[in-house]
Amino acid sequence: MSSSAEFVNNTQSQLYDNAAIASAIKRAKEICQINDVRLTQLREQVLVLILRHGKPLGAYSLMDMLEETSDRERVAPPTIYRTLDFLLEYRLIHKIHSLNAYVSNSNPRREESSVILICSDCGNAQEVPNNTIQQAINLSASQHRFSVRKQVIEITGQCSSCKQNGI
Amino acid sequence: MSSSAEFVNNTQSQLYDNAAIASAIKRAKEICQINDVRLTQLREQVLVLILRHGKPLGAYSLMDMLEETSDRERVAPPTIYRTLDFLLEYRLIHKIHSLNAYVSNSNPRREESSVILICSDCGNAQEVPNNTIQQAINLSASQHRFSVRKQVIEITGQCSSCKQNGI
DNA sequence: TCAATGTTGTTATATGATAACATAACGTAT
DNA sequence: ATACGTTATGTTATCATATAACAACATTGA
Repeated sequence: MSSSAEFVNNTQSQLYDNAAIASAIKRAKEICQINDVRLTQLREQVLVLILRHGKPLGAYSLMDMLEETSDRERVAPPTIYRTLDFLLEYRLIHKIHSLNAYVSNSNPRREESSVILICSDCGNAQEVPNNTIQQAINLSASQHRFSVRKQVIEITGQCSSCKQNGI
Repeated sequence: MSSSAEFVNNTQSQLYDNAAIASAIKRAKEICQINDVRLTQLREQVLVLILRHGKPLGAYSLMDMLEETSDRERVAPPTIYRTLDFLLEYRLIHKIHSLNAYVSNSNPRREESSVILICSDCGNAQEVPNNTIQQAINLSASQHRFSVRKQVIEITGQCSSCKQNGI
């Protein structure tokens, strides 16, 4: 898979323009400061790539993009995975397991884990609030005396704009 | 990861005894007949391995187990993946994306996709009915004018028996 | 039997992820 | 400023997951 070649409507999603990216980076720096960790150049570059791209990105695509867009030598897999782990730990990004790919977290401070709508036509992944779903899951889990530690909720289908465009 | 070496309580789950396996295979054959496809020896062997094991199994573990338990030569990755794809297509098994592993589907005829509780202590994966969760997801999706095609709902945590055993 | 289709085999390789250890950068106390 | 401990990144190797492309074999029905 070279980036997102399999998608019909492969437009840049532009959820994040430059201003939005700047603001997301500012917020990320605050979060790092609070936790007494550093948003290094590498971490920031990777986060910007993920924010700018908008769509879920695989680790190896990120390695390619880093090489292209920075004057840095190509980083090796352990480097990118450590960086992704860092960003995941502070909830600056999400991992989408059904795609083995990573997207930005629109609200890193919210503890609650999120529900993600993935459009299989355009490739965009959208986080949606999940109060009701969360409640239903908690209820179901407690009925089975199951203690929830982590949850993955990924819905794949067609998004509204692809539906409109009749793809 | 060699099979499920990371689990503390690595007991055989035995959800499926021989009778239950026979009945699951019978049902699988019916489903194949209805759909005018064949449950070949290979497909049946793989399904039996998954049923018997009870816990989620990776593709390469299945390759190992096939080699050990049948008089067949070791099959290559494409063979096992094609077989898994077939079993997935007719919903005889589920893929657990957060583990890259496969488990049997306790009710292949039900269209509705399932919620899976994965115990990170014993490694068991349990399907649970999900009417309420399903409703909540459908509502949320429709609010975003999103057409659901597929969903992945995987909850990781501690199951009731591991809680009781104080692991 | 022959052809069409479906299934499995084979080889190679892409993609995803981690282990183990080496080096570099950073922050701080002296 | 420098030496030290800590954190971050680099390097090499390897494991794990998955697919592409094509070859061979099996099954079915005309």
